[in-house]
Amino acid sequence: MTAVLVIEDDDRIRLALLLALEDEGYEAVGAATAEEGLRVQRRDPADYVLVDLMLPGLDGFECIRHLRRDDDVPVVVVSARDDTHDIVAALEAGADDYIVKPVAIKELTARLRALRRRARAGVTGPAPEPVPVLAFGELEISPDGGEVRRAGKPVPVTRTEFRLLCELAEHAGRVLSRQQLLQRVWGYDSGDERLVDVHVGRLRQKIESDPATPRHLVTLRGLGYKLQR
Amino acid sequence: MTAVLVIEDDDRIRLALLLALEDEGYEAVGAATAEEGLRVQRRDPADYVLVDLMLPGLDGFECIRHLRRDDDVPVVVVSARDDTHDIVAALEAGADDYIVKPVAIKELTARLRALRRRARAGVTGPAPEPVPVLAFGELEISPDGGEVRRAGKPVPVTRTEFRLLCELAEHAGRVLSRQQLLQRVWGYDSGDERLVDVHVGRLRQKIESDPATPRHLVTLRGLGYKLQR
DNA sequence: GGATCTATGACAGTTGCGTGACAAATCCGC
DNA sequence: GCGGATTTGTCACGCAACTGTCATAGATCC
Repeated sequence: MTAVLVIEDDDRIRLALLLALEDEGYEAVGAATAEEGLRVQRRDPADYVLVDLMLPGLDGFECIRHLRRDDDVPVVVVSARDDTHDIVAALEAGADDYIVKPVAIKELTARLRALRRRARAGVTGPAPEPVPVLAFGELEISPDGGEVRRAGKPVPVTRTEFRLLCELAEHAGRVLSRQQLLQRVWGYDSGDERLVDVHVGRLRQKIESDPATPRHLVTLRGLGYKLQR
Repeated sequence: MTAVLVIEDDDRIRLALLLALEDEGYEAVGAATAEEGLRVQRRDPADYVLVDLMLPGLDGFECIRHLRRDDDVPVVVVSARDDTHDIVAALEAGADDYIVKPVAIKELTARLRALRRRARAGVTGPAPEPVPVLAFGELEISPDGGEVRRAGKPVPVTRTEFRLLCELAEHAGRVLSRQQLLQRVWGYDSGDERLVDVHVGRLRQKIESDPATPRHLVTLRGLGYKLQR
């Protein structure tokens, strides 16, 4: 598994990044200060380091120089400051990329992948690209991998079921009306809403341990369906 | 001297970039279309390529794919569009970095330098390229060596089969649609998807111990194919 | 208890996929 | 060049799986 170290003092941002990265299939570790981050990286090196510029104590630039001194790990700066001077200074200090907050997680992972292609001929060879997984209790959905697992076991779902499930998973916790699902999964602007029922039913047979009393894929009478943890 | 090729259709912007790069000590060459840029790069390869996304004729994404196909030159996208989708698409197509216009020349050169640190052999001369071997159970694929082995024994695969297998291996665990495979293996933008089926079938005959129930090269009905461990 | 909404089983039409056959294109040793 | 072997792309067929519709039964609300 590909590991990412996130050095960021703002708890909320750090947590958000960690969760998002884990959803994308990375193993993510956090550190609130440069000192802590360097210690973590020395003890248990990650494959990538994300670092904020404004940190208490040792700042981001210094942190990058230290990382560079004893390691060749790719470093991406994640900063709120969109300023040429900072960008140039960070890159000169040894960073490989610079992203301005707020971060689009898709962009971040795309940049990590681009970096991986360019990563120096490592001793370990190229790490395989992680496959993002969305988890709902014992249920795992990997939109990119095209598969669904329950308690680790693959569940055979059809294409429509899969699309339906992904759509629900993408909006986890929110209700989606039958109309919305028809629109997004089938591309129908109008149509028989019973169609959705039927497919939801079939899906429940496969992913719920007791289809009669669904725990994840629940009905909101009069509103639609939602997927929850 | 370090040479940079700038592919940009807007004369003013291209000229400004060329002049600025020359001021910074680069040797800069311009091209107004993707086609011209590709021709120039083939005849007289630059060390870096800057490319705009919106180009007449062949667009930036296609241009990047072509560059990637026959070269390993670092590519930086310079675009007016600051949109996550574009950024992700460009990086996926093979770009190494993405800068939003208007460009600060200092940032651009800093990013080029950062890229040079990471650049593979080519700029600095031929480095001993490690031959990465991708393993899938008893299956071994060495993309550089052009070899496939099953349980240590070499398997004779044809060129197309090999490229297909590499493409799948590179995105191990992810579904690739027939369209994507046609695009990436054959370079077709459209075509008969059954072609993929046939080659997958032939490949299975060779690499699967029981081709009837594939364990690695699996079909995801309605989605495509994927290679797994 | 009636009205409304939802679940589910059955069924026929459709689609998707694997396969073998075949011709064109390409490779290769001579 | 040349002829045979290999590789490649196209096609048609048949099976298996999937999809959408409908009717009916059940659940929930008021």
